[in-house]
Amino acid sequence: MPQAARTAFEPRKTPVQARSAVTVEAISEATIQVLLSHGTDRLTTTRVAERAGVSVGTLYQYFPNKESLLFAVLEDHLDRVSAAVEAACERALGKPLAEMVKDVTEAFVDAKMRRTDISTALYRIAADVGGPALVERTGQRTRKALETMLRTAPDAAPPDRFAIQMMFSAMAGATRSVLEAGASPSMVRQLREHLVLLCQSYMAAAIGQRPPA
Amino acid sequence: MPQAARTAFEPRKTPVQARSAVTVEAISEATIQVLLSHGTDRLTTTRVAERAGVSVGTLYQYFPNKESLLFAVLEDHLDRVSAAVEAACERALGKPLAEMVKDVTEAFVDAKMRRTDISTALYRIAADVGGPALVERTGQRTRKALETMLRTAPDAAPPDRFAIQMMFSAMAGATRSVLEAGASPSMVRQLREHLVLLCQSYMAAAIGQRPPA
Amino acid sequence: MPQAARTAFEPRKTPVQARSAVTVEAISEATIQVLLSHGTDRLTTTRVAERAGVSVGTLYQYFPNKESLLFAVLEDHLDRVSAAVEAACERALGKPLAEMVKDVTEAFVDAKMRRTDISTALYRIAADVGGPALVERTGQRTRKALETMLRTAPDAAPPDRFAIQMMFSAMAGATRSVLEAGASPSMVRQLREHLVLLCQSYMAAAIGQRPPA
Amino acid sequence: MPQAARTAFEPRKTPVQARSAVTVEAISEATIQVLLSHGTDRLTTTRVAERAGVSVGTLYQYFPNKESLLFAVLEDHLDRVSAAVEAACERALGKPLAEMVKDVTEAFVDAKMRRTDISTALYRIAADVGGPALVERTGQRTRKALETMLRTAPDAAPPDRFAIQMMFSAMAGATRSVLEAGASPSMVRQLREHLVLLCQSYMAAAIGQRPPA
DNA sequence: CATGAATGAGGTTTCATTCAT
DNA sequence: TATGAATGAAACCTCATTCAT
Repeated sequence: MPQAARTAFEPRKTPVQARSAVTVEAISEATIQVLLSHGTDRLTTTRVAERAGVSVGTLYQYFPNKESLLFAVLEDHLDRVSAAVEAACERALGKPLAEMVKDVTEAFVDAKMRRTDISTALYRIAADVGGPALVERTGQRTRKALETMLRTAPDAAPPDRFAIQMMFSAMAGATRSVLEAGASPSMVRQLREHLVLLCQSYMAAAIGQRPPA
Repeated sequence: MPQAARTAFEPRKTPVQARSAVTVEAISEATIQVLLSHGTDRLTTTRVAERAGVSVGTLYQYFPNKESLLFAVLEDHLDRVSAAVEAACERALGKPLAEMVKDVTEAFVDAKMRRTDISTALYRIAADVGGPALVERTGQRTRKALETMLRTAPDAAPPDRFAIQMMFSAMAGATRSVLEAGASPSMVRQLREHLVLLCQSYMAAAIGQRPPA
Repeated sequence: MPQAARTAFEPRKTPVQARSAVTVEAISEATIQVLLSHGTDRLTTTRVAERAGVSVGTLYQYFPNKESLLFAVLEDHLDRVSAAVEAACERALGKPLAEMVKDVTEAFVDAKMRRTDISTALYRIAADVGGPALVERTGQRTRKALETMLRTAPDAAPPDRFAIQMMFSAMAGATRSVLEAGASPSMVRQLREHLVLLCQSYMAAAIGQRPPA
Repeated sequence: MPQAARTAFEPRKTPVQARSAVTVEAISEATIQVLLSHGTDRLTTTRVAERAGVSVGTLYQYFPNKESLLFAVLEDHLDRVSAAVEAACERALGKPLAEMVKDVTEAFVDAKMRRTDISTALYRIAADVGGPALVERTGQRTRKALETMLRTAPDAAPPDRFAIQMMFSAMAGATRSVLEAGASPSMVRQLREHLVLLCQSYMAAAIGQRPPA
């Protein structure tokens, strides 16, 4: 999104009718599939529509343009992951630091790994079409939830923002690495464990010492 | 790059002559600039050539197709970063674990930040055109160097591969996050410090206890 | 309309019922509005229906296709103007030449200016969709009325057809010029006066001398 | 041109090379032909290119979009006609009013009739794509030339602007009428004569009486 | 009768790549 | 070797029209 003002990324019509909802879902799913099987620049609206079993015209009735389609799919995914982490944050309020970090980290990994195909596919578009902005926006929400949670840790100093950004981006980076390497079950298992360790030890070092009152 | 056989990504001719080298360099630089100012899908060979001050025809004499151009630029960057880290590894052989990690982490950050524009621009293409494969290939080289180095740490157990992957991908993720947030000098400074802390604490936790001989 | 056989330009059903008439009227009016606000090639059947407050389906129940819609609107307008001029002709039978011309010219200008928006909008489609043919057909009717009238002028020779065509097309041209320039009230006033003068002097010169009996 | 700001109507590159000039000319000519044989909305850029014997890509190298193509063709025609009238104006400086009007009127008719196909074809697009604005702009130029000329008539009062607009638009209307009726040689002959008469008698009536000094 | 979702042919435009100069 | 005009496949997107509800 370098120069042009991005507008009209929103879906064109809210799918109120049942059939519409199905159609929109099919299109989103088809987008993932085409992304994975054809790559970013072989992703054409025609191909997506074809794969979704609808006509191009129908696709354009729900998404004003190609970008909005990719944007919507990306947003959906990020929202889902973000929601999972936020929910974990809420549940972990007041727990000891190490436990908090464990819960949240595992929630993140699990959310990302629920549909490895989607997660992998979306890396291909996250760098375009306002992706970075969207990632940043969602990330901010998540980091805010993390901060709120961490403030309630009985055994930790109030966290500074940068530490949280570090932890979260490290989580994202490590997870991405595993996903792009194929995300075999055994790797995912190792990721879960090591990532918890990584975050715990970093957090302990960064904010673990509650200053004497 | 799932389906298509990747061939002929190599530059067409090795720039033995001085003028050629200058031209290739100009084209590479122009690619970065266009990437930043126009975005991925506004990057056209004509525009790159124009910006580089040469004709399209000339561009095609050094790069067989558009993909090879992007690939070359990405490869160049990754090689440079990898070389910097490998050099740091070599220099840190035999040092204590914490020192090793510090040197290497800082070398990585510094290499990435030497040209923030390039680093940022390349995220846009790293997900396409065989990017992940290239990233993986280069990453492997770097991890091998890290492993070799870590084996010589007097105060650490032999590292397992996964821990190294974790550390390296966390470094990459955190750095990316800062770059995409604008990479202001103060953020970069914080990144350097926190990333050292993050890697040190993780490594200490993961392999820091040298087992009694 | 050179090559395609024009068929089915007529409205699909005669609006016998009151509701139908209202609907048809709304659609016609909407067509004008869309024509003015969006231009010829942004005029879509959907947009017209939307503006008329009906669904596309309904539109297609009264007009078999887009062309017939434009055609009907144009025909309606031309008929109205033609009827006004013909009425003036009838009222002027037997009057002196100058008076005849005055009455008729003013009737024409007034008819055209009653809805400047419509008159202006229709210039945009009059050149397409069988427009010229329709204009010619209606013009013929008007010219016949003019001829019949002029034959009853006590102070003029029998008019030749070409002179009548000249006068009428000059009237049309001058009026169009004013309409496309915005048709401000003061311009319209001037147009009325000058056009009378123009037609009177031309007619006097062309057929004003009644040959000695 | 209702709502959008019209920019970039200018041809994309000035045809400096000989071959380019030929290509541009071929495209313009093809536009006319397609306009006549297929009508306004069957005029597609592909068809024009095909008819011109070039590829679409080539067309788009000289015209940034379809509108600019139509605009250029229209402008070219209007400029040609305007130039002819202006030249006649210059030659008629200082002559008596009737002679002036005769010369100018005939120059206009002749210019319009030199290529009846072009004149006819262009009526189809003159109402779109900024046509009215262009017509107005060119008309203004012509009217200025007429005014300058008329001021030098020894036997006429200084003309008022509106009278000139009337005369010019009447000329245009009458000529259009003949062109759209087929413009047979005999009709054209009659047009020349009658139009001279019409303009002369109107002008004599409107400004013919030089006020006593 | 009215609705408006679905269709898909077809239009405009771009851009990677070639090749004659 | 360098150039850049020409190519044309293919992408995005619109919109007239139909028909199941």
